[in-house]
Amino acid sequence: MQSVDAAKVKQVVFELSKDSAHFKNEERKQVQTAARIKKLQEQRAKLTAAELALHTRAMDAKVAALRASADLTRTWLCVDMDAFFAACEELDNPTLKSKPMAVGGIGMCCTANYEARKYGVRSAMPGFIARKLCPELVFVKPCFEKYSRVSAATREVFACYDPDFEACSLDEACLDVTDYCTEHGVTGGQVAEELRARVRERTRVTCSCGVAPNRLLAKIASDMNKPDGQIVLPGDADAVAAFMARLPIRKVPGIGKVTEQTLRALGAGTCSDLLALRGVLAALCSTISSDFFIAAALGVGRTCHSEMVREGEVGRKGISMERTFRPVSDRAELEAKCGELAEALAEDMARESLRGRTITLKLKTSNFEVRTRAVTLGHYISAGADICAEALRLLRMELPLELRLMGIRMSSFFQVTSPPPGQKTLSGFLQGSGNGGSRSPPGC
DNA sequence: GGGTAGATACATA
DNA sequence: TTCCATATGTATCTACCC
Repeated sequence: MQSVDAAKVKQVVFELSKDSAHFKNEERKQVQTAARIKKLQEQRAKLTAAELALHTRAMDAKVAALRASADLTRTWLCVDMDAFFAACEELDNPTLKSKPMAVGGIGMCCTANYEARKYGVRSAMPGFIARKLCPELVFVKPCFEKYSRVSAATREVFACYDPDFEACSLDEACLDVTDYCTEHGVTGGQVAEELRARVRERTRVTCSCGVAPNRLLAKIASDMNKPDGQIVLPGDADAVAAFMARLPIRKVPGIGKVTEQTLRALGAGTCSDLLALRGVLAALCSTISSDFFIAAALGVGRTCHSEMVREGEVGRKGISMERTFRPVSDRAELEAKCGELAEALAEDMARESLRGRTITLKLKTSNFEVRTRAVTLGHYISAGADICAEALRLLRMELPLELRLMGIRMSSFFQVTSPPPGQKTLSGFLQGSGNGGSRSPPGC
């Protein structure tokens, strides 16, 4: 795929952003990150050789245990639809295929088709920047009903290979195809070929697959041969080690922009660096974080499906709604927005028979500074008027403010009725951060 | 000192 | 003309209570 010069794209993005309030806020956050990194480096400098040796030895034991217990006999397949929302739109309007197109609007692009990507247009890019990069870019409004329909069709295919497959999002799923392979005498690679063909036949949308001995590796691999391709990583310890060693840390699900920056400052750019730094990480990070880093660096991930949410249990942890708008400081207007959000959220909650007792109000000022304020009540509520009353109380304590976003989140649920029988609840499937059993780490 | 709540940050799609 | 979203979950730090 021919593409525009990355440096040029960067320059355009910078020129368009540099005077914005958003950019100033990013700079402010960057200062905080830099301060955290500096503190870590100072801590590191103070580490004695003896302390470091102690931590390294402790980590060596963990590494050995992880290596010894790694199960490489399973076959996992991670499916990722190619430019999914854009591809769905092209189904309805094939003329879009030959044009650069983004699903979203001037505020934000959800997805860009491959034609638009040639210009540097990416998902999660503000539309006005995308248009600058590609003046002829066509915007299409998102239509989630459409994407859900196509997604449901892909899931029917997935279920043929693993009835317990994990749907991570509308366009991504993880399957344990070990049993299917055994029963049909096929390899993971063959399953991937067949599944991709069936998905394409059924939906006329292409997807890419990663095949590997665990969920983490399959997920990483699924991104390495896009679009309409696949990568097979054999269940072989040496192959896994070689694959991981060269892998940039940012490719690990759970290591985002900030964690990458932090780890790079400590000297880790690849997973093998991460292993070499194990003693430092153990000394400087929480146990959860350092354990996560070494497991990921070794390519150790989940090999069996996570526990299903049992019937009658509350699957989700929270439900929220937020809206961005033109900066508003008028008190009455802000209170009205609060009421609308509360009502809309109450409707969503009613749909799932949820009652909650923690209300969190989220505010974003016109400077992009985010504040959250929460209360936990002694009783459960679900009515829009009740949610509104609590949210308003929190809001009034913060005013006056000029806001560009308001959101309300409810949590600490009490479920009135059971979910429909046989239906997986959403927990653990919506997010699918897929980092191999342990949870996403924060920075150090 | 452990549990709970609140605030904030980070990550993912 | 338009000028950086939304929904969800997890981790960590701090404060407070018993």
